[in-house]
Amino acid sequence: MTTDKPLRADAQRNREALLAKAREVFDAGGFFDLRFDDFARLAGVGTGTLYRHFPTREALAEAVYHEEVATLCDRARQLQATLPAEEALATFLRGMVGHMDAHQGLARTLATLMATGSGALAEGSRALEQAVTDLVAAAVKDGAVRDDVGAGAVMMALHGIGAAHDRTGWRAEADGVITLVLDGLRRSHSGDGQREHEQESVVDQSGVP
Amino acid sequence: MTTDKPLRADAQRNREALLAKAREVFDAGGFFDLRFDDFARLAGVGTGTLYRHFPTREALAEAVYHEEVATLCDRARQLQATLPAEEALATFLRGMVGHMDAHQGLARTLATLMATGSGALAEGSRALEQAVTDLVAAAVKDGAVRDDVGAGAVMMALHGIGAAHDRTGWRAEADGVITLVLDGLRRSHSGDGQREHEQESVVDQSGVP
DNA sequence: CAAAATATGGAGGTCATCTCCACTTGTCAA
DNA sequence: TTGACAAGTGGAGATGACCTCCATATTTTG
Repeated sequence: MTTDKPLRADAQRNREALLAKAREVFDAGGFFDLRFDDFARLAGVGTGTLYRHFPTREALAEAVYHEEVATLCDRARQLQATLPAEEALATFLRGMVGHMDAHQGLARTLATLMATGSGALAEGSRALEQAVTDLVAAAVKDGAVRDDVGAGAVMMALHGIGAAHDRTGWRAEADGVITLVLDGLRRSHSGDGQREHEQESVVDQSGVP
Repeated sequence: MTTDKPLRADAQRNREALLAKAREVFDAGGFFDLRFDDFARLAGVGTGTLYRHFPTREALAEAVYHEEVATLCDRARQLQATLPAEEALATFLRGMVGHMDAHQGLARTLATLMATGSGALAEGSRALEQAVTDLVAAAVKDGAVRDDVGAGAVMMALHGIGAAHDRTGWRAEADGVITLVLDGLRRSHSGDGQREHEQESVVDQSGVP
C-alpha cells in the first residue's frame, strides 16, 4: 500500500512544483475560483501533466491536506508525551484554532472540500481523528474527562470551526467553542442527572413535517 | 424590501412546481449530482423558466432554506414562551439534531451550500442565528448560563453537526456535541480559573510554519 | 374581444474540464 | 559515451454543463 514506485527525475520535479503552487493557492483561498487548466499554467506545466499527477481537484487537495495532517498529528503525539492528558488535549485544541487562524485560506479550502463530500479526504481525516481520539482517551483514563461523549463529538466541533471560518469575529467564537467543549468534557459537575441519552428514541421532535 | 409584485397565474404555478421538486431533490440529497437543466425537465418546465425564477442553484436553495428556517424560528419562539430559558435552549438544540436526523439529505445540502460560501444563505442564517442568540441571552439573564461565550459559538457547533452528517454514528456524536455545548454553557463549576482568553495574543502556537 | 403585458421553453453559444497522442526527456546497458 | 527503450510531457480539441435569447404562447386588462 502507498506503493512508492520510483518516479522519474523530471516527474518528481513537476509533482513538487504542482504541490508547492497548490499550497500557495490554497493559502490565498482562491482554489475554487481558479480554472484547473490555468492552475497547470501557473505551476509551469501542461494540463496533461497536471491531470496525470492529480486526476481531480480533490486529489490535489488530498495531497496538500496529507502533509498538513501529518504535522498536526506529530504535534499531538508530542504534546501527549510531555503534558498531563487533560492539558495536552486543551493545548492541542487551542493550537488547532491558532493554526487555522494563521492559515485561513487553507482552512476554508479544506472545509469546503469536506462539505463537498468528496470523501477523498477521509483517509487524512481519519489520521487526525485518531490523534484526537488518543488525546481524549488518555484524558478519560486520567479521570479528568467524562467517558460518555466520544472523540467524534470533538471532531464535529472542530469541523464546525473550520467550516465557519468566514464569520466576522471567527477567532473569538472559535475559542468560545473550544472553551465549551473543554468545559463540557470536564468530569461532571456535582453529578446532576442531565442524561444526554434521553431522546434516544425520538426521531423528530421539532414539529416540522 | 422583499417587494412582492403580483405574479401571473401560470408563473406562480411554475414557481411552486419548481420549489416542490427542489424540496424533494434536496431531501433525497441528489441536489449536486443533478444537471441543472435536467432539474427543469424534472419539474416540468423549460430551462428558461427555471433560470428566470431562480438565476442560480444557490437562489433555489435559498428559497427552500427560507421556509425551513422560518419554521425553526417559530419553534424557537414558541419554546422560549413556554419553557424556562435554559430548558428552552436545550430543547431547541436537541430538536435541531432530531430535525436534521429526519432530513439528512436536506442537512447535507445546506451544509454544502454554507461551506461553498455562496453567501446567498447568509440572510436565512442570520434569522436562525438571531433565534439562537435570543435563547442564549434569555438563559444568561436567568443566570443559568455563562455570559463569556457568545451564541456564535453555538452556531458554529451546529454548523459542524450539519456539515459532518455523513459520519457513521452521526446521531450519537451529534447528541454528544449538544451535550458538551450545554454542559459547557452551564454557569461555571466552582469558579476554577480556566481563563479562555489567555491565548488572545497568540497567533500560531501550533509550531507549523 | 382585441391589444398589451407577461411568461414560456428549448435551440444554440460559451466556457471549463478532461483525453489523447506526437514529441521530448531521462535512464540504463553495453 | 552512445543508442535505444521507457517514462513523461504539453497543448489542441472533443465533451458536456451552464446559461441566454427570442419567437411563440398564455394571461390580464380596457
